[in-house]
Amino acid sequence: MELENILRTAFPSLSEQSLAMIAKQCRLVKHPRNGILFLEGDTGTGFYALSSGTVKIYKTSPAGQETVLRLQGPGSIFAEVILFESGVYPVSASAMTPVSAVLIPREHFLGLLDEPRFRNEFIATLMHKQRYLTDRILYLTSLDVEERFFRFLVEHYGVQEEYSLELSKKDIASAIGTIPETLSRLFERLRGRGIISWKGPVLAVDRDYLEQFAREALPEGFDD
Amino acid sequence: MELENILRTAFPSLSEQSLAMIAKQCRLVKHPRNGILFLEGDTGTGFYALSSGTVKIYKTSPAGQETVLRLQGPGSIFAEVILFESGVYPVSASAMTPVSAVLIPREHFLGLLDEPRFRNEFIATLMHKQRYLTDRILYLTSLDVEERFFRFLVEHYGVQEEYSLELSKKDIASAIGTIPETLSRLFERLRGRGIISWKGPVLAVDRDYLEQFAREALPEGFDD
DNA sequence: GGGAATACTTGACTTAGGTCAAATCTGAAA
DNA sequence: TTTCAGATTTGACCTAAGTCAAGTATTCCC
Repeated sequence: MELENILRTAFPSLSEQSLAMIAKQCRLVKHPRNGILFLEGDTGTGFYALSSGTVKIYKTSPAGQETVLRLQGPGSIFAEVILFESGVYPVSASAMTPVSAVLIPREHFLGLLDEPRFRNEFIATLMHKQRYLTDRILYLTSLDVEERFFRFLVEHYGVQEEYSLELSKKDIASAIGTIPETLSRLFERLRGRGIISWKGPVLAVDRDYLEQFAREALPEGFDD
Repeated sequence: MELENILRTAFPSLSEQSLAMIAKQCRLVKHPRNGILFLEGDTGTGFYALSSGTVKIYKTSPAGQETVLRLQGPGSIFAEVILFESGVYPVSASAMTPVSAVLIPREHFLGLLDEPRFRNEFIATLMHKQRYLTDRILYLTSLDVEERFFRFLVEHYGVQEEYSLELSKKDIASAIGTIPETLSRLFERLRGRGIISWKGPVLAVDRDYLEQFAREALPEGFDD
């Protein structure tokens, strides 16, 4: 069944037996664009494996400003911090596109860590995430908006000539840690320099220029 | 023996048996102030448990700017990412004070994760770190220098009337994500407002003013 | 289609905090 | 003590990017 396939993608090294067992306990959830999966401070009993769509993980500052921590793509898991911490989500998650995901209850999951292969895979995922976050800190604190934008393109879509951005410019702005006005002005400036151009909704980018940002980018399909 | 005690502090729930076993494989390392434990890109075969001193974990941007990710205090472990990733340190670590630490070789450690209690503790540490990093992102991107400074005080020393800062102002500046000039000007401004004053090397802070930053601070002894 | 709500753009303005350079200050080595 | 390097301060200046306020353009619903 579908649910089981989703879990298999998220946890490739989990045994079939455990997979079937845990699948019985899970629930498939769907959210429309802009739907809230959970908010920081909510009490939760499980975490998510994303099947389709893009989920924005973010935190809100005391002053109300929202900071995007990461975007989650299909095949990734998130909110797993809840497994070992207080049971309260420390971040918020909302759907940037229509989303379907599997909600995995906490109690039924912890036992799976007895499987060495699976356990290692799980820990490796955590480590990967930790590295992503440290990179994100550097990204947000020491790159300017232009560089953040191009790296965003490369990280999420790879190096191409043309991009069909399915996210609104507003969402892109927040994903790269800025505001729509600033992004709009950046586009205008880049267009003037002949680096980008719009063919309707499709963005064309000068490949040579883009390439310089492709160096240390993560492989496509933004994470796992 | 000393080495074993350090490990016991870092891994309270590890069995005595495993403790003795792993201790045999470890090595005690010492570094003077400003010594480099390892640099981003170095190949390594183990990770660290800090026994005394303060270690700065940081990354350097392509442009050469250094961003501090976290300060590690006694009892904490770091560079454990190397256990499950490429064997190359993804960050740099240097001693902000004289440091002594235990270097734990990778191969001899992974087996310990078979102990469920220990494994859970280890994963919980990873989760805690992940949360710390997400908080750090918010801290660096949405708080101003003043707020970052006071939160730094509370996070590292708790709420007090007086602080004997053992770090140089230069180091404090980099820990809160700014430069010495800016920190110096902040101090001057706060002194003018009567919020702080210097008694020689000791910093006195208006308690009421400080308290507003104490809300969501982590417990003292900056992490684990 | 008409209109309201969003998304996006544009302009004028502000500002926190960085850069650069020149003094000072201070502690530890000689 | 003298000295020099590093730490700290101070001043002048700059600038990326945010805020606020008006448009203009889309989209979507009735």
